[in-house]
Amino acid sequence: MPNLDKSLIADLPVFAGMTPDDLGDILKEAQSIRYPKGSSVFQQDEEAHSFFILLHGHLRVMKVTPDGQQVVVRFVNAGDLFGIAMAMARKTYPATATAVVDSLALVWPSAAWPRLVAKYPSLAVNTIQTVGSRLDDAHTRVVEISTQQVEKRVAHALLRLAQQAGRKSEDGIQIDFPISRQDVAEMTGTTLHTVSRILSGWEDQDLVESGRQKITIRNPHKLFMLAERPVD
Amino acid sequence: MPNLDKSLIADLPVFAGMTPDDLGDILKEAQSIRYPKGSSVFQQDEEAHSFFILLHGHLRVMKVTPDGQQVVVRFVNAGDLFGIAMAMARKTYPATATAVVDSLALVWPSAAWPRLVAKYPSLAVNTIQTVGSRLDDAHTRVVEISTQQVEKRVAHALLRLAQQAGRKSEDGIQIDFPISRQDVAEMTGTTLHTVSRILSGWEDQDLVESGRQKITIRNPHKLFMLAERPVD
DNA sequence: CGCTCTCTTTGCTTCAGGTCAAACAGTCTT
DNA sequence: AAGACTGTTTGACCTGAAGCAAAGAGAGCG
Repeated sequence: MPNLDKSLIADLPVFAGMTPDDLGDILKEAQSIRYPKGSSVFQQDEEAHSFFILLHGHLRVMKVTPDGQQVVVRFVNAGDLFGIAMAMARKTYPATATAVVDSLALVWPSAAWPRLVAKYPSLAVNTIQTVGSRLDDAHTRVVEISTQQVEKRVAHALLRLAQQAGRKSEDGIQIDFPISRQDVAEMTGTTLHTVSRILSGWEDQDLVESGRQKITIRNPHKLFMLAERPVD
Repeated sequence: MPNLDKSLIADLPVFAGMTPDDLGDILKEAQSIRYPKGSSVFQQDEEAHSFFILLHGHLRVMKVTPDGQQVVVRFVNAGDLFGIAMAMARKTYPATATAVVDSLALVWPSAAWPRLVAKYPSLAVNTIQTVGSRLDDAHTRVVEISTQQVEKRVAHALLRLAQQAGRKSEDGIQIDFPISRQDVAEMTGTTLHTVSRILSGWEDQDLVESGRQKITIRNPHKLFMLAERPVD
């Protein structure tokens, strides 16, 4: 296998402040792996053998409850560090990651982590920030689910998706990976039926345009107002 | 002020693997501050001037939404590291921390953090674990709120409180700080009325005993079964 | 091309839990 | 010990969203 190109990861926040030599050294321990659409990168409760950086594509991370209900924890986008369970002293992955489109990731064996962190302490410092911002997201989500009603939660979820994985098209911002009503429901703690009704309503108001596994926000500003406006 | 005693913090997970000398060095930069019951340690959106370790007492950490609704993020117990906003590269605290009983904390200026982390890299590594386990908690909470109904959520919340801050008394485990129905409601995404009704119900079954700002779990095992049993 | 699968829409019904309202009971104050 | 708070309980009512059911509609496949 040819050496991986440093430019792949040079601009990522996790590697902020590293020299090209450092990056080369870190990359030496990684391999890149393709994950075809639908395939799983790791499974909940599986031994945390590796950690990853997504180079290309999108993953859905979800948790399954003992009684089989699913909750989408987040979507992983290009550039994101993920599967760092062992950095948090976990033996297993707390969730399942599945490719929603053909994806490509850099993969390090978990065993490399302590070694890399010892050699490059800024890696740990940057990782605290990554994990911290995820903690923030999770808290925001708790606050939202606890205090807002479904329509506003769905609006927020869509706006967030648009920001993280939106692709501008001529008539709005489209989520650039296939996403179902069920997915949105699992992100917002509701049911696909309710999401479908809400999207239908928005479609009538020309707020969004949506079809099979596809959502385009036609009027982000109006959607934002809807998401933020007080219940009055 | 006399030097702070190393034994105060020697056993805390954040300082795992440090020598007594290291601890002394780290403590040099801290002061200890008393927070009387009801006083606030820091406020949401306030500049993150300090970070803390709680030596004694209990704090309630909560977020307030723009429209004034409150959500309890967590309770801080003795030994916990908290207020580490700046380690996550935040300029301000994301929530408000208030003493629910007279409390005592070690306080470092935020500016000390980069210095300490540079000198003691294991601090960063341990902090990842701390933040990681909080991320886990937050995700667990998202999953619970999204999938379980109120009674089970309240049961889980009480069991968690009992584990973190339970004091064994002759007839059960008592939460060892004053906690109101409103608090429990804000932990579980419901209303104080609903919590009151649920606790009344449990009282009738001798599952708990509760009064003004006080909750004792008389039958933890039965409560656990209630929390875990499928809806059938 | 037509069959099958999976995703989506929509109507109808139900109900958990929120809202509103009022009374009640510890605790603290003076 | 009377009054004022603050937290708790309970009843009556209402509604947002879940559950159930069934029909539609793209997309992929043989």
